[in-house]
Amino acid sequence: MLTKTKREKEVFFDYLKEHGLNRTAQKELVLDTFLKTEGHLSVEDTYQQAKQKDLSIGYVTVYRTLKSLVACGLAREVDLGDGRTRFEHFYNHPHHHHIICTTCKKTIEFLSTDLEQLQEEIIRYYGFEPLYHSFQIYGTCNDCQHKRTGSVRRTETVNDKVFLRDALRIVIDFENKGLDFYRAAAEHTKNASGRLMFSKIADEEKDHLAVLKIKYEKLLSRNKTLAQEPQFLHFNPAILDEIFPPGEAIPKLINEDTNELQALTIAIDSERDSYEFFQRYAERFKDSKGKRIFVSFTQAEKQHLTSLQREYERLTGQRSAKAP
Amino acid sequence: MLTKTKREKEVFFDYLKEHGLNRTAQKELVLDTFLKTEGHLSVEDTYQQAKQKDLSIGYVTVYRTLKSLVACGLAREVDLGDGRTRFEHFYNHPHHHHIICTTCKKTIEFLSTDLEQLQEEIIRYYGFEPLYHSFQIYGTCNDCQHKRTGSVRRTETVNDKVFLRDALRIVIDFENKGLDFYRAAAEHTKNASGRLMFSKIADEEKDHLAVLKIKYEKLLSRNKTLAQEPQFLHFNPAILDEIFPPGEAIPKLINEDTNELQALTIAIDSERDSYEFFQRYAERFKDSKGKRIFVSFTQAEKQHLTSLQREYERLTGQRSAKAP
DNA sequence: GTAAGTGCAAACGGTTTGCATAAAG
DNA sequence: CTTTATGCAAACCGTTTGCACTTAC
Repeated sequence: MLTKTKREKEVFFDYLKEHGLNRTAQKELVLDTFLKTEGHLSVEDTYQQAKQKDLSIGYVTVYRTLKSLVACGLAREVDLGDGRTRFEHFYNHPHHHHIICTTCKKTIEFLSTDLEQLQEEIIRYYGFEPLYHSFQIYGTCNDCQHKRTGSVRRTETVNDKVFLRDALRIVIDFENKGLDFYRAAAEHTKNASGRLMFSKIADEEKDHLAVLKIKYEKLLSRNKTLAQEPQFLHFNPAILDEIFPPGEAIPKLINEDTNELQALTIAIDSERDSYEFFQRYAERFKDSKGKRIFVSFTQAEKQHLTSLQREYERLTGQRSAKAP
Repeated sequence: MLTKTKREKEVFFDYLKEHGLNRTAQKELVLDTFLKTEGHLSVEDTYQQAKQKDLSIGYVTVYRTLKSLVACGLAREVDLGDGRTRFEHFYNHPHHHHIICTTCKKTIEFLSTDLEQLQEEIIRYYGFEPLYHSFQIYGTCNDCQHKRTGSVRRTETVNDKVFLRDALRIVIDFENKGLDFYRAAAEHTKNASGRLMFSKIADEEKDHLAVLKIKYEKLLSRNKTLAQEPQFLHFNPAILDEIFPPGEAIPKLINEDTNELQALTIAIDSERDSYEFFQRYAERFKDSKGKRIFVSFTQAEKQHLTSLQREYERLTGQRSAKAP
């Protein structure tokens, strides 16, 4: 925990130094209180928590320190519609929106890159220079709809584990879809060399998938509550069918003559699309640990793409600039 | 104006009667003040305006009456981030979101059905029963970016004219795209009867388009400022290419043998898709004058579709249940 | 020692309520 | 003549500031 919040503390203390502000015990206490709580803290919340460690601390000090946390980029003010300003982690935390249960006040954080892109298109249409946007959905959560009052889940801000889990899920979705596609393609390919190429790529996909699944299972088993955490990252699954055509579309792509080079070209196209999807997806995140996770997956996709392109060059015997 | 606000007044007075509340001069004054202003009124704004007609009216009365307007469904409270609650028209006004210029406080209202759909998908994913959602984008408007302080445009809530204009624009976009498609299809069709069918449909499309364009021009010429009003309705233009394949895709659809029946089938498919798009689009609106406008366009599309289907039945000489 | 911080109390600003009086039905 | 509305003042509540005293550097 200490190492995790170390950089945040540095950010704050650097900010103080740069602005000629003093480092005091009260400020450190508020900072610690904020850092150790992964939720949406109001001034009152923070004050109550801080008072348990220092009876003499004042409400105003908490208030002013929280404002400094915003100023130095560690925190972000968020309006959840209950009339009080709440402070949530901002530093290294991905941008997101909130779904708020009006009954039990539980909040779910989520990020949809499609939503982000859409709002960006709209604002660009009007010639606005966007500063920030806020999107809240109010409704009744599943538990409250069924009057299950028992499950009082703490509403936490999303953490890196959830981000990693969701990133893995997305990548696994892609690899699964890819595997299905290459297998089906192999089956439909009459040409022996083409069929071999498809099944070779399917095997690579299977290996990669196995590695990812182990990673995923390890992550879940190390974090017992992680499986229950709501999904944070969203994407439009229609993209999967665009990149890896579903079974019924395969006969249109593949015919008697699909040879190894053509199979490779088809695979390179799909892998390039996947890679570009991940790259675009990652672009939408502010710099954060989550982004770095995602970028690392992007790198893996890139490597696979590159190795297929090498294979293509090897087969055509030329380092052609026209390599697909 | 009187006739326009008549129904709104009825709504309010009915609400009063139903709840055993008295009809007073003050309430009527606040109602009139609200109805005649097509903007985002704060309690203070409304109070100041009302006081010009009745010096003795109290702030609290205004406050309480505005709350009643919300209760009876005429108004909606909206938070534009400046710390005060604003009231905007809700009755017969389409649901929308706000883009707010943080410099000049100008607001632009917009509606994107793609955005609505996306948010609905996300909330359904989490098992939430949505109540309402708020989406604000804060930024710097075009004028303020270029320091053009001169244009102090009143920020009005969107009105039926804008809605009608945007609905017309969308329909015209569709008809234009359709016309292009049928013309290109006619050109590419070698079979004489198929070619004739495509150009017949293109002519129908052209006629319809001409009617719409006249409607559009008339609307703009009757409302001099309408052309400058920002666009309210948005849709993803990619759908156009899906419904009416662009030029380069036409050779895949049409070959030497495309006869009149096949041409008709292709047209019926496209027209059905258009009709369904409009229907889905209209579904996203709350009941409003705008919705009725849109539904009337939908009806026109439906009629065109039906007439094509009749033609199909006539040609095949059967009222087949399998008619496409 | 000087600049900044703290904690109290008090102010602020938008919202809401209590209450005596006025008006509606 | 009962019920509801009005308008004033005052309370509320989260936020913010003024100020005398304290602490950091």
